[in-house]
Amino acid sequence: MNETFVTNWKSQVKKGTLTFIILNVLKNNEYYGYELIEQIRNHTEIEIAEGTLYPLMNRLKTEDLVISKWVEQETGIPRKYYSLTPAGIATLSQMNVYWENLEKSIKKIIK
Amino acid sequence: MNETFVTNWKSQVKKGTLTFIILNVLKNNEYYGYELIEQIRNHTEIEIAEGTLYPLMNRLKTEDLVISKWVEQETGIPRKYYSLTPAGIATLSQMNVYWENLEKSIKKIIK
DNA sequence: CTTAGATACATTGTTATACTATGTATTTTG
DNA sequence: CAAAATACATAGTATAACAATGTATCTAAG
Repeated sequence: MNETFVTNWKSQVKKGTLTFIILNVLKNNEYYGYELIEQIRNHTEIEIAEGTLYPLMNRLKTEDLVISKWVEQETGIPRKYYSLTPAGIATLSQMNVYWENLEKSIKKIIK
Repeated sequence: MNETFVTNWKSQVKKGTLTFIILNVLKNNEYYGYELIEQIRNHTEIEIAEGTLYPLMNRLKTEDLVISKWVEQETGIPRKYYSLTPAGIATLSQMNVYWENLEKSIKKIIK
């Protein structure tokens, strides 16, 4: 069948939802990049490529929605921890409203 | 605040969801392009630009997910009606599975 | 009766973003 | 000791929404 179409579609759905998911995950806790990928992989079946995450986090920093800090480890590579800024929290709440609306709309259409 | 960021994000969320919405709407009925835009605007608060819809419908035709037929009107401009092909129906059901999963995952993360 | 707005199709160019591929460096495990 | 996992990062490509623009018909307001 049209395998590529569905694969491609999934990738397109991620555009936008990823940002939303990341911000929501950071709402409750600080995480470092690699950990975010793992968290989301384990909790949601969504696989994020590293080449997707790091540029995304940099965009969010440029937009002042998140800040990052380096944390040295006793052993291993230092980790860059991300957390939401007040602007990030405000933006997220706007996104939540839109998402809830969208989700309801789609639910209506699907049945 | 960061007005553009949220606006931009909404546009990105549409990538993928739009295709999904259109196919779902066509599941039950035939519609012509302009009518699709109206239907979705009225039922969902999602605004689709014409410059978005017509190329999208052509993509779906190229992928053999929908077919179209011209219908002459007694008065006014002829309308191009779209309907799902068997491949379209099959693809849609795959998409529905993914969406349900995604929606559940996001719901889990949001709370 | 003329003009603005709605209806109905379509294309071109721009922009944003996920992904592949690739690279560096460290630590753990078989 | 080598391979896999951990942890960061960037360059280039492909895709799709949108703005702008264009054509043509019909309706309603002034």
